[in-house]
Amino acid sequence: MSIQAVAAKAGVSVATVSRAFNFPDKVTRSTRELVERVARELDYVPNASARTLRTQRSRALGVVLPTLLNPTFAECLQGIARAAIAGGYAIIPVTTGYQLDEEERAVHLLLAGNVDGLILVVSNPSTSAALARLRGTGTPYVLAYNRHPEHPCVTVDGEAAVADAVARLVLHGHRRIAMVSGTLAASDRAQQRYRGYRKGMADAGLKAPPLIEVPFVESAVDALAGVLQVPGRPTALVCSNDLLAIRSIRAAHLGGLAVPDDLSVIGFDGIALGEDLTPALTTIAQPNDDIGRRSVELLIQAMAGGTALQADASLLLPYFFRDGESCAAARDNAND
Amino acid sequence: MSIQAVAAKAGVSVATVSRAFNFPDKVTRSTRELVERVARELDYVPNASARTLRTQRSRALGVVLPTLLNPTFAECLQGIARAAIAGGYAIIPVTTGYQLDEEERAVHLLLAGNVDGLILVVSNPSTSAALARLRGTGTPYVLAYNRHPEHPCVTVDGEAAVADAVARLVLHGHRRIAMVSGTLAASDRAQQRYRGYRKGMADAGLKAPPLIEVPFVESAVDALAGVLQVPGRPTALVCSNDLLAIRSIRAAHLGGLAVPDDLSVIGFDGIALGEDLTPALTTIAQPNDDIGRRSVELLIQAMAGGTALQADASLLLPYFFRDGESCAAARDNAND
DNA sequence: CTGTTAGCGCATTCAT
DNA sequence: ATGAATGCGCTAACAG
Repeated sequence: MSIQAVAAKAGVSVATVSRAFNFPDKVTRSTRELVERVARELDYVPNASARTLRTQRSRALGVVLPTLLNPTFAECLQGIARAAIAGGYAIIPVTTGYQLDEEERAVHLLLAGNVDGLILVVSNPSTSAALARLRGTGTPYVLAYNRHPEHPCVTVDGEAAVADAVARLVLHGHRRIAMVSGTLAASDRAQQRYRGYRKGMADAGLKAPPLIEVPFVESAVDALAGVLQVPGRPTALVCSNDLLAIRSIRAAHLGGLAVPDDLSVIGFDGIALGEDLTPALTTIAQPNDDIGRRSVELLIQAMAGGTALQADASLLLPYFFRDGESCAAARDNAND
Repeated sequence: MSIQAVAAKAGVSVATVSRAFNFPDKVTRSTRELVERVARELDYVPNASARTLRTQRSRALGVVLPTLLNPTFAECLQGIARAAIAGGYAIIPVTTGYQLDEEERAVHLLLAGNVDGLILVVSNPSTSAALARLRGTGTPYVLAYNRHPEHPCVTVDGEAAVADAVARLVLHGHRRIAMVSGTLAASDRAQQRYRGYRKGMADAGLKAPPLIEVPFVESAVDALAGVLQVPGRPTALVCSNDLLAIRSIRAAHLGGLAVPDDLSVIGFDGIALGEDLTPALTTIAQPNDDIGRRSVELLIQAMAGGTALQADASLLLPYFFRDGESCAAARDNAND
């Protein structure tokens, strides 16, 4: 079903059909209605590939994400999708599973697909080969969640946020505060958050115990069990993301510790599900939806201006401390 | 960067470049290597739109899902993605937010995008206008999670599964078993599961209390609070999905009921997160990943054969009862 | 306001 | 084994 067929049946030229669709006011009202009617009768759908080939723009944005199994990114994608539709763009999401070679493959795929722009969450902007390649092509892009002085980024100040969280815990009487994180090397976010943790501890004049690094989420519960059993165990855990926080709570439970009575747990991300849990998750909430939305808006705006997005267009969005039930004041006798 | 440029720089014809990429053995070893080298130097990426236009196939599959905020569908999409890549296909996921007009829009968008096939989760196959339209086009498709005698579907027997779950609860001494569901009208899955609940109750000779229908997840906790406070309240809740189960547990907690001591809760879906919760969620686990994978395999196989997928190709995958901690035997004195 | 036509980048005949 | 030429469906000049 091509434009040709519609033109033939309507008794007009293909150019007229094209105009009727793309510039409705450049054709007579009657012609437009005729074309629309015929098109509907024929179930005509304009061919996106042909249009893209001809116009050299796809009106599609590529989105590169680590995974959709973490609700953080699912929520962000939701925001991206909404904003993209509003701006007349389709989106093509691709997940990388936190793997560098998948990042490259994703960028390659999307570039071949003629996307007009890219939104990506990379593991580390400084070392991402995919990002370097992308930059070379001149295709507009923006990073979400990442933070780097040489790239346009939309994120929150993760370092300040975690320092903040530590300060709150200290205010609640906690002294033995540990941090739980995924592999540091795998993500610049994790690194920032860890820096914030150390800063928060230093500011409070506390000695920071070693980072509890959990390489595989599957083993998180086991890994934590050990740490929570020793004498002088932490009374509070700052987790680098909400999924880790949820698993920390489980580990505590399995170890016979009640949350928050025996152990306070604070997460990072602000996934919606956290509010429905018992105990409701205390967390540093990022505006995941907004991070997506603003990324798209930045990108679309830049593409309209024809200018590639610069690093100084970066946005630092506010984060919020979401009070839940997984944190409480330290008990005086928390020396068990 | 087009095939022309590569041909020119390599001193061969465009046809040769094309062959070097698509039929490496139809070209001399030396020319192939030459072309590959030049292409790499020029950062040449074949243009997907042009290829699609020319070949009339995109090697892309459209995926229509209600939402990615429910991990069930995120997990399924993961399976779809893996299988699609393995089969040499890209995927284009689109979410509908459970809205019928969005279903239509999504199908329209994907058809315009020249997808070679579609995997969709619709609200109700019997009433879906999008599905009717799609069928008319002759584009191969398969439904996931839905179940309908006239369409190719990949899902589990939700009715039997819930009947099963009820039987287990009865075996544990429960008599006052209620079901919690989203809007029945909005999903054929919810309807099937509700049928299974009634069957299970009838088989046990029990009277089924009215369905606890929760139109908006946001109000689930409030809606449940009422039901759980009345005398003769249920001692067990069968929930139509895991997210509802999680909220039911929270509602119980807020109402002063302990799970599973005062109230047993069983979910449906088998989201991975359920295993990390405290109490770990007891649930009827669907093989979400497999539902996605098998859907893709069915589709690809049909497309290879050139035959449109028939309803009799439908797959009914096994479900599993995943034992957690949110269910326990009914207490004798559960009459509070 | 409408029609004619060229060409986007590629795969694929048909020659050689 | 390689090259020349055609057309996929569409939009954007240009002409009328």
